Amino acid sequence: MADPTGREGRSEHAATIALLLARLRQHSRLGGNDERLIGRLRLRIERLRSGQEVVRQGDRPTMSVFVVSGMLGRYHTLANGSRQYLSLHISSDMPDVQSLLLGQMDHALAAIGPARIALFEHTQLKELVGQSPTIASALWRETLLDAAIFRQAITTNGARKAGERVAHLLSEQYARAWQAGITENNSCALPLSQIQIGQVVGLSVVTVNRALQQLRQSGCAELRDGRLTVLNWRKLQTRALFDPTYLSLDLRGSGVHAPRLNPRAP
Amino acid sequence: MADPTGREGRSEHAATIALLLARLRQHSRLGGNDERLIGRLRLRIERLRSGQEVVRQGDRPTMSVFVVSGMLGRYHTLANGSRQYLSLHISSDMPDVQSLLLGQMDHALAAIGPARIALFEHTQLKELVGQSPTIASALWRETLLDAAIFRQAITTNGARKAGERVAHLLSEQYARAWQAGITENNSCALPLSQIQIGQVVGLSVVTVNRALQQLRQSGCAELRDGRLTVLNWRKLQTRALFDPTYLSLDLRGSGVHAPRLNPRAP
DNA sequence: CGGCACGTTGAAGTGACTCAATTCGCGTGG
DNA sequence: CCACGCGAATTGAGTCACTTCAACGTGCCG
Repeated sequence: MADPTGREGRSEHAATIALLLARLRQHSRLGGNDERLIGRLRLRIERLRSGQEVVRQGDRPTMSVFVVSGMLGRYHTLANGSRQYLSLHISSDMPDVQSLLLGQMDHALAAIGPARIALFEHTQLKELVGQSPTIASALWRETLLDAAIFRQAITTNGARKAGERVAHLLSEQYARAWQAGITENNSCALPLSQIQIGQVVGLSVVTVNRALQQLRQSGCAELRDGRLTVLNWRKLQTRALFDPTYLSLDLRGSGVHAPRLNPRAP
Repeated sequence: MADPTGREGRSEHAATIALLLARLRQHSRLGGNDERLIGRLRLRIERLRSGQEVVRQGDRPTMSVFVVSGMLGRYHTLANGSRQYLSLHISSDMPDVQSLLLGQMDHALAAIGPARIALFEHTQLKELVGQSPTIASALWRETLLDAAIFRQAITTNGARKAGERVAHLLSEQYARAWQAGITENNSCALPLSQIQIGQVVGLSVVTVNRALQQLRQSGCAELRDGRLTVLNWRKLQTRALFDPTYLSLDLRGSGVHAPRLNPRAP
């Protein structure tokens, strides 16, 4: 974990780059030169304590973040002080590529539980993007996947009821963790307090608590000690109205199934 | 309006390209060559009748859409048949640049009221993006602005109450119309039925109706015959908890003010 | 004229919120 | 070692905002 030797720094860099490459390769075909360029990126690893803000609402960041381990979240803070989480990010996510092209942050980014991140200079990334259209597209695609997740959140908060919202959150987090390769025996890390879950899906703690109990008692899923265990995927998915299409994932082997949908024309 | 001569087609093309260039120039600095490349784009103008779907959930589009006039909306259709609008688009928006890089559509795109759009082949746009990093960034930035609007929608549906939601929708639509240069005397087109407003902000028609009456009676804003009139910006903004930062607009002269926010650390 | 979509209004029902109290685990200071 | 404070989870109960149901007016169109 720690890095007393200084030699560890090298392998930490290598490991992070490998993680980044693996992520981009999941949706984009990188050429040998692209990989070389990415391999040469300078980065700074940073450890975050729980709750620590990386970027604040109103900031104009000069670096972009890559999540190495742990969980980060983005959120709005309203004029009345209330907080709304916009997205959750796990290992190999890039929570604010957008700051590369947008000026002022309209939201904050903070650690949820202890986390490790890598920081990349914007100047460097801009250069990279200018040199390789392939890499540019890959990063662009990252932001588009992000947007797809945002869209689901709009629907979750706007059209689903309490139980469905919580179930959908759990489904999505599990599916994404599965893709990131950090699930173990139908379980994954989910270091959210019930209060925070409420701030994600727009519910009060009390309602979240009851929804979780409901999911537990019906044998769908269980959340305990910051860890989510999925007991019955099919059931959970149904309750959540979860359709993983939007994640553009390869879910073969995950136990997740893509249901047929049933559109109408009102 | 109509194009009986065939010569009108030429100027329609020119006008559309001009609209597109003006839009991109609002946030990106294009070089002479960039503008030339864009000027050479082939496009197809299409008229849409109210409600007509341009892209369906599940499709794999081969073209991207640019809104010339009227309004389009994107929406999810849930397994239970209910509809949730994700975003609304007006003149000079590009509602699905994302389909350029993402495969399957997770949502549909349709006209809200009669509209005119321009269609651009993906192959063509991909070539363009490969030729000019500047244009690539400009389009990328478009999708990022889109995402910023999505984020606000998450917060609207998750953390605001009924009155605020409707007020926020009206605020945002007016501000965006102002930027697009299609406001007249504190009013702009907003061809949404109250049912649709409900599907945007996650409320029942009845509640929407009462929220609108409230806004009308308090002298904030008025929505009638598909047209929004803003009676008192400051008041409307306050009720909406509307902070226009996320639109990255130049709002000087619009009457919109950016309030200071008041963050905390719960 | 009849049908239909939309806006409006009243009233009843309920899901989620607020308020409040209890428990538990954990870290701190006496 | 234990009392204490604190954050988080849990539970019960009362309240309210929003939903659902239902009816009616209006304007538009075939």
